[in-house]
Amino acid sequence: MTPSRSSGEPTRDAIIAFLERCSGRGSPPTVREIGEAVGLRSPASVHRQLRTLEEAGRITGEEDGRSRRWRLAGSSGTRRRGGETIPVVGRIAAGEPIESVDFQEDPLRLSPRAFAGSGDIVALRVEGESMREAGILSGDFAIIRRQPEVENGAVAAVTLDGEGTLKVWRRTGRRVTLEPRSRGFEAIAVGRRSGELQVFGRLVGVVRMFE
Amino acid sequence: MTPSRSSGEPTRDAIIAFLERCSGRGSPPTVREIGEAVGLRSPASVHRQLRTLEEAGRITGEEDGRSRRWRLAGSSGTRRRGGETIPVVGRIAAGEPIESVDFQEDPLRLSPRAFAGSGDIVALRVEGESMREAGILSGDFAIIRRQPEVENGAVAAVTLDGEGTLKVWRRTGRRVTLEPRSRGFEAIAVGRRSGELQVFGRLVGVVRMFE
DNA sequence: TAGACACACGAACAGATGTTCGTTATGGTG
DNA sequence: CACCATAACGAACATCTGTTCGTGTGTCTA
Repeated sequence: MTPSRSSGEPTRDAIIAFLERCSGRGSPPTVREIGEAVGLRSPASVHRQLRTLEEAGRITGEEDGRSRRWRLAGSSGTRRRGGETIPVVGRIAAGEPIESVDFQEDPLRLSPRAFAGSGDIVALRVEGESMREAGILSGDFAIIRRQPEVENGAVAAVTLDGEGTLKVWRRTGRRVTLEPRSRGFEAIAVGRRSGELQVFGRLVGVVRMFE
Repeated sequence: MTPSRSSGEPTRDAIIAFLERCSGRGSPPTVREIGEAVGLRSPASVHRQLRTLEEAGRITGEEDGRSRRWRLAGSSGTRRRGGETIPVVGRIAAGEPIESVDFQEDPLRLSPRAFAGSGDIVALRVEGESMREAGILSGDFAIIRRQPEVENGAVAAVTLDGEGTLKVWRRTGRRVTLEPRSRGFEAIAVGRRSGELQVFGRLVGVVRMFE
């Protein structure tokens, strides 16, 4: 609820990253889609950052008022090498955060639309056996739709004290309970203090490849 | 002013041509932009032709009502060409054969090449909890490359006495052993008599989708 | 010739989308 | 502390955009 008042730089970086991911897709996102992807709830907030980014020359826009007008400054038109792909942006492993900038892995040659009608779809490489009970093995790819809030009962990818995991999101009133997908672990009740708990997105699929 | 009443075919071809021209640009055109390009003054006329083209499979659209949603079929949008989807040809369930002719399910919008370099890739819907130990849950899709023989140690989709399952294929000399992926079941040693054991293909992937 | 059909038009509607405005909260600075 | 800049919010607002409806006008066919 309480908006964070820090530098705003990370927000802008997230916008750039999202636009990068979108540049592989058919059309640029709307202002509200950007907001949903980076966790801004008001289109006004997004618009403000877009203006700032435009002044800095990092993005460009078509005519005023036109829909889906914002693009990365460098990318003219659509890149489409070998169809649509899902970027692998990090991994889920015990004791590690979810996303890392220097994480490098080939994107999955799967259409993001196969897993969700719309939204910002990314993949995370699963490492470790902590989610075996949920049918998620080490080496699998967790397909995540990035979003700041998760529906009740859905599986959320969260960063909890700097460690990324998948938990069932259960909200009762103001209290959030994270139920594990493995037996032998108990549920965790947490407040929504920033820094401690951060929602990364919602699990929309799992992909395993052999060989 | 007087609308021309000819076949309408040239109009549709013009729309296709315009969409082709647009596909290099950043975002698809609006309905009105299409109309201006091909000489239709009413968005209704354009919309009508777009519907026709969609039914003919020449173009595809995103969700209803979304802006700039129309694209050429086969361009970066939803790839619906035969090579870009995986057909769901049957299911794996206790007591049932694998493939059935009258089985009807939408094909997976995933590139077969994502799972295997080449070959005949199909999907089977998994039903039942018999393969939970292998991280395969009810409702998952087993991605299978059809082949009559399976490499040693790989997971094979086989029909055994009319029932389809996934087993680890182990051949020692002339004898074939099928190891189950679930605990509590013992390995089965079988001869290669036709009718009793039939190899369907090799498991190359697993896909799970939520919602 | 009458009717069915395809094609186009213009108007209107509903929802999506970009944009602006006023307000609140936080952190830094004199 | 008072003051200011930044960042975000929610609520409008105006326009863009997809969609539908009713109507008219040609072509084809029985």
